[in-house]
Amino acid sequence: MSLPYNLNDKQSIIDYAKLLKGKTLREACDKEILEHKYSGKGNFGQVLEKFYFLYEPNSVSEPDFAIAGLELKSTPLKQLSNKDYRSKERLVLNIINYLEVINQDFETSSFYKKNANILLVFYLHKAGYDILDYLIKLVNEWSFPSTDLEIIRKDWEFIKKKIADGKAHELSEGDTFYLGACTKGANANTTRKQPNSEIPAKQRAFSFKQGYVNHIIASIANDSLGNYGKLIRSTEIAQKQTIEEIVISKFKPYYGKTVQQILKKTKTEINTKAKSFYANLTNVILGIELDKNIEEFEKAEITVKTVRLKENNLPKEDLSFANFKYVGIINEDWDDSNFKDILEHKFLFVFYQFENEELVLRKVKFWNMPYADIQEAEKVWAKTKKIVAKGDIVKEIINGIRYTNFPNKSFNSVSHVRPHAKNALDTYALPTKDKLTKAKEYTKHCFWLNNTYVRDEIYLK
DNA sequence: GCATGATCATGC
DNA sequence: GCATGATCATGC
Repeated sequence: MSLPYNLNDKQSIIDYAKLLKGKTLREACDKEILEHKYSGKGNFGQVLEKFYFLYEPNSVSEPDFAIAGLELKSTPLKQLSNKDYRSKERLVLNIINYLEVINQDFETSSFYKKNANILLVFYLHKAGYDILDYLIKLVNEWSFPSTDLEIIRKDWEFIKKKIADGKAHELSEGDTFYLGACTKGANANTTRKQPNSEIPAKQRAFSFKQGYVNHIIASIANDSLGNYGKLIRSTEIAQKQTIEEIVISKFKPYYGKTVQQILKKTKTEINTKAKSFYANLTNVILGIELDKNIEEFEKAEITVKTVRLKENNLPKEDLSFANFKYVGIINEDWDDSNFKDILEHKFLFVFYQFENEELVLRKVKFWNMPYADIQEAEKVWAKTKKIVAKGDIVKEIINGIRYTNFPNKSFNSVSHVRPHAKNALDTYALPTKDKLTKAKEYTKHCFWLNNTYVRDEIYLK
């Protein structure tokens, strides 16, 4: 059977793909073929390959259209309340073959060969809809912008080195900036052999972080995501320095300086009372205009946390994260949990310290949580889930104050659970009535990082 | 001075 | 109204 496009001609493949725009798979595929061959099984990508491009999905390390050197990828979009499109998830690329990757160079690696030129098909995901009825919104080819390629090359090298060091089982998405090593498999127990350790490692794939995919979407759609400032202004800079080195070199001149001195030295006047003061000060030091987001941070999904240390090095407060929903947490597994997702991000810590009532900039540090500590945090999450599921939240009430069974600081060295709410009446629904109080809802709580952990494992290390 | 529960402030 | 960062209050 002849194909509706020319396998030898990249442009003909792209032109054929672009006919998908504004259509669903049901509309775009041949009706007869769909009716006779589509069993209702398979994901969007498989149906797209089989019933639109008319070839059988494969798992070879060559690009899907080998002669044209084009890899086909489809991935879902979500729509924000302001109607803008964003990526619904990370973009999963090829599986990492732990045994082979350690012998490869980036330029000739299976990763680079397969993904150097990608034909992207973005469709709008709608809960409850058949995959055949998702509307295809964007179609275009894409290849690495030269500046991004430098970051991605370093990410790839980092992942390769960790595997070569026998630490494939400790890989985390927070290890890297744009290119992550995300888990991929039928379930969390899908593992494979790694070269320099007997420990089975979770199967992982190279992937673009969700924040990075959003920028791909914007570049394809010719849309702007908003107002961005860049840390890296040229490919030459990206070749010479990492994001980490650039950020640290900008902060370093201000180490040991008070907030007032920094403001004076940078000749900026910003409202020191504003909630966004520290975020603004970070922008000032990095040379980014105040109303702009930092492009590289957004692509890498870096979470910036400002910590104020007391004179004895202990952070003044524990570090809070977003509240969790009681109904949500009991339906999660650790591997798809919100808390794990947060902890696997890369963080930029900005440390200030009180010196005679004044805050002095101490240092900045890029950090992501080591594997062993993520396992510790899992214990806190697991205990919390169990307590909520059993309706076992309140332990006792003394003088009207409710003491809970949630994991406290002495339970775990990494994290604890505490209220995080407007007041006691600011609540989320409970999946099970609380046994002691009979309450159907409870004050909002969140996971916190212990201030002692922040001091010992992040600031002092 | 710390641990834990409770709450505030700001910006969108 | 909510998310997020920040802070307070009390008892040991």
